[in-house]
Amino acid sequence: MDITQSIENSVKNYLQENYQVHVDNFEFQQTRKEFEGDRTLVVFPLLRYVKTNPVKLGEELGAHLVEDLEQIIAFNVIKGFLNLSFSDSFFVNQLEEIIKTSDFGTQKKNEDSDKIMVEFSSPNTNKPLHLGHVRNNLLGHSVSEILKATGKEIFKTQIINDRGIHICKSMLAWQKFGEGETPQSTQMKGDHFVGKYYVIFDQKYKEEIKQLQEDGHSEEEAKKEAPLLKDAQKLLKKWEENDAETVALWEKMNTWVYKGFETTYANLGVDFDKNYYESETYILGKEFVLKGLEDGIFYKKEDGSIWVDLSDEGLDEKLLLRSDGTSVYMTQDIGTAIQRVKDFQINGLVYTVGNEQDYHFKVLFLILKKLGFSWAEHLYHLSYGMVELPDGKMKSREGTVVDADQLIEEMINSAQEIAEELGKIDDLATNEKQNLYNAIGKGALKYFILKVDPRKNMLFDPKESIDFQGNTGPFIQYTHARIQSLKRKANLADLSVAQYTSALNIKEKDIIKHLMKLPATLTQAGEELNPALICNYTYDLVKLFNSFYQNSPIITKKEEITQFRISIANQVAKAIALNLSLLGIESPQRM
RNA sequence: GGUCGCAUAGCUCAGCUGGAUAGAGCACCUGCCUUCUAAGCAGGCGGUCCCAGGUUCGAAUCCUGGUGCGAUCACCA
Repeated sequence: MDITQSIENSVKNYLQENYQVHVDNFEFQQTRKEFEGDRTLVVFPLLRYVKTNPVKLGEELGAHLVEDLEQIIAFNVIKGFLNLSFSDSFFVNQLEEIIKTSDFGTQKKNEDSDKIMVEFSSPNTNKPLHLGHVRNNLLGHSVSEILKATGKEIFKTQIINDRGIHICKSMLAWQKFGEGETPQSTQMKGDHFVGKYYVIFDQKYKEEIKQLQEDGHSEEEAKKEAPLLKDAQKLLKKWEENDAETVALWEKMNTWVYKGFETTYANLGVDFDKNYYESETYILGKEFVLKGLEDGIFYKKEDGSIWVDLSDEGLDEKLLLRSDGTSVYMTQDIGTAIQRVKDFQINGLVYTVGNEQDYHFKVLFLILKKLGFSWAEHLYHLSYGMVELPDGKMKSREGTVVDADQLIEEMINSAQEIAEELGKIDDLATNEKQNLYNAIGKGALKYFILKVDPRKNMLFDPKESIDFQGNTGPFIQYTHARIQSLKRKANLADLSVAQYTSALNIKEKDIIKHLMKLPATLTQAGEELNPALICNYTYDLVKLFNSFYQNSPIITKKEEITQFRISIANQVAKAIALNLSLLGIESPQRM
């Protein structure tokens, strides 16, 4: 039985017998490091049931627990806090338990596992991915891995926003100004190539607006009447009419972009089980809206448009179908959700989408509930904050974006520079070195982004490059590599032995205590869809281990001690490797 | 203007459902490579937890009001 549970039962019985009170809720916390002890029972809340002085009650309970439970060997009371100390054998037993448990901390999936779809990335096909997408992708991927580790079956998906006026802008600009050049002829990555024409469109469009304004039109008029915009709208119309030439051009340019995305995804280490394309899904949803209208859930305005009234829920009215009968964003999201449940028999769906769409998803989920879908209870919007630059938000059209490919490359280069300076891996083959620079550079980037609470906005300053020291990915990777080196040096036959007869030192206990918290941490990270919890946990673990490492020799002349310490080190390394893998980060053997 | 979110050290961030003297990293300053990898360790400096009330044994945490910043409120997606 869990030790906290044992303590709780023991205290419960004691209070029942001696005070005739029944208490169900006890408050425990880990003992702060300033005080002696391993776990603390907060006595204050008990005073409601037992009218006495907190110190007196603490002393009483402490004495009782030492008597009653063999794992507890000492106690002290400070104010209303009862600090309990556990025996060495308790910790050794815990460590043995951890060693015996394969894939400690994780849960296996079975037939009853929830099937959950995680949507993330969902790019537009008119420009390359930037830092905002990087946060999205890393979160989506990491949350998927965390959910898998908590026993869920996961389907990863993205919806590719491949249709609309923005694509037509790139198409048009390429037609008019491209002179037939291609990604091949210019040696450009396809997404960057198409993105270039999106920018060209915007420049030329602005020139036209300026010209029109000089000719006496108002700004508003100029924006609407610019020939380029009109042409782009015409192109969209042709696309919608399935005009062969337009569709062929659209397909050609999208193919270029997809090729570019593939490279970036591979570079980030993310992948998808299925892609949905908006060009296919934008027609979905209409039938359900009409059905909802029949059932009286929605209503029709005089002009024929269909709306839902959410004022009872404190929200507004929302358009679901235009007066001309065509769909809006909400319509297709309704349809797409239903489609996905049908495609994969899922009973949960996580949307990794920025917090600017909080309102949209609140409305979407409400509508699906109103339509009576039972699975609508299990829709989650993983609403993450924006990545801000020192001078504000990123804007693609204004060129104030941090390009994903470029950023990754810079990180790898920095990793290389640092590694070469340190010179610890000079003996490795060139491709091994390159793999390491890759792992470390990306480790730094991924950890940097994932360690902050997803819900919060975060700041990225391109001038101050991402650190490789302190609370960083490389710091954690380094500790892992160092433990691997220890294992090689110690060269023990069996790492699963953890008997110990000497007294444990405080750092050993701290590490075991922390390892014991791994399963709960993963569970919580899964429930909250929050990879930052994994980062924090791992960082704390690594700090504890490093302190141990620097202050006590691991490999000693006494075989028993070496065996025990290497076993601890090995479990730490396993926990690091597991957690980093949940973050999409590699754990190098050397560095 | 309505709604939602955020505000903690010079900077970037932790701080779980209220608990002990509010923690890390970076930056700055000391010390530690002749025993296991110094991308490390040990320590120092640094706080009006935005402001004002309230709830109670106890508030950075919960409630109310205010201030500041951000997002959102399209027959765009």
